[in-house]
Amino acid sequence: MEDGQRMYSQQGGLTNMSGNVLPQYNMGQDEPSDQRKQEIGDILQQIMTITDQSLDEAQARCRKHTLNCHRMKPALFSVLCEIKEKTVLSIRNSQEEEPPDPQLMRLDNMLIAEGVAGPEKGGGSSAAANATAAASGGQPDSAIEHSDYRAKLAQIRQIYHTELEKYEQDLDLSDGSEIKNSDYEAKLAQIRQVYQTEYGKYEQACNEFTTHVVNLLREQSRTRPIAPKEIERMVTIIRKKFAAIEMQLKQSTCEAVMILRSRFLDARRKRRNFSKQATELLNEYFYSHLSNPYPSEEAKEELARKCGITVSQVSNWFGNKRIRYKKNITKAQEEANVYAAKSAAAHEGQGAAGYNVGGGQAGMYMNLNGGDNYQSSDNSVGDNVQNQITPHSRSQNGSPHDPKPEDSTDSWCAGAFMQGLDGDGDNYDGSSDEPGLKRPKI
DNA sequence: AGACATGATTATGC
DNA sequence: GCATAATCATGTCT
Repeated sequence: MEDGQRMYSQQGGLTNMSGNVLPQYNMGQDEPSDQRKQEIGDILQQIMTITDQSLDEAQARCRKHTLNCHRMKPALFSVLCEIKEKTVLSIRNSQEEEPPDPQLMRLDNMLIAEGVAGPEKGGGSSAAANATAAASGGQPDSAIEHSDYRAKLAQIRQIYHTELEKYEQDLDLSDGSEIKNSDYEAKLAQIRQVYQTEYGKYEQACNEFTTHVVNLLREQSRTRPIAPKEIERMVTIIRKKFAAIEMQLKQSTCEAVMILRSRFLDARRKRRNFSKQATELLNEYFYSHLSNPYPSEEAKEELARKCGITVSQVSNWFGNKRIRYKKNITKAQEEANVYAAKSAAAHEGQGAAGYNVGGGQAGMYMNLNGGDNYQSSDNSVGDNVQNQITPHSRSQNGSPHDPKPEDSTDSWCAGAFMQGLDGDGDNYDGSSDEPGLKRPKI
């Protein structure tokens, strides 16, 4: 570096990096001998070249030590600081605090709303903080070169990107044709898990890197005019750089959640009719238990298994069936008779083995809306019509919800009375306390 | 295309 | 938490 040589040779003044003369700082006021000039020149030479030297070698340390102990060092150092103070001021002033990125805020809000980045993420961040503290505590004096920073940053990026790929593969919702409730929750939990792991890694990497830089700058500030404010500035610059990665992570997570949500919503919006066989089974159960068409949890499970649908679908089905049966009872009764006939045919000669309708014969007798008798036009099943009122209530079997036990003559369907007696009593056991399948509110 | 059927969701009550 | 009633949204039939 020849600039260093030239600096002191011009009329005893100093030049700054741009070569301007700074005449005020004349160090050698008393007898500026050639030897003294030479000494100053050596020091400046060392100062000017020190940043090009390796900092973490023992040799460099030794040199630094020599330099620091030099009697002229403090004076020269203060000069450097003063020059820097003047030249850097404008830069510093331009570094205003920026408001938080609105997009990042949006992403944060969404992640919190989806429960992915809950407020209780303390585990991850504190772990990261601990790790950082450990890392920085372990090697407080370590200083790595500029190229090392780049290498490390590149490495962090690399790790991040490979992790991101893994993450996206794991969360691949490709075949998403049919997502069940449990799948949705599992996937969401998975997203949360991955996000928090990644965020922890990110925080750790960021903190570690920042600590390294701060340590290095502190170390260098002993020989270079680096003000604490500049270190702060550097930290914010690093944070900004890392913020891009943070944004990417959050964005990917949000996308994953959105995809999951839309897939799930599609899946549940899409109504697929149950198979004919399933409907048949459900109807059989319904009409055979017409006196009390409230299957127990066990019965629902059984039906769900047989029909290849979920328990909540069975519940939906029965809910719909009951209400629609009541609404259109005439038609429903015809249907009932059809099923009763089927039952009769299927269990011919076996008495009431199959259905819980009275007598094993097609015995659905209903009183419509307080007296309108329905008599099936189908003789094969409707020849036993009576206006029999059968007080069969679910209160007898302890079912938790007894819909309408208004009086002893009532049934589940006010006004529609049937004779369907529970012959074998297998339909209500009252042990239906299992928590129902709840789908997530979306 | 429109009507009807049907599974799912929502609001409300107990 | 379940049942009901109303309603939505889609499937299916004509």
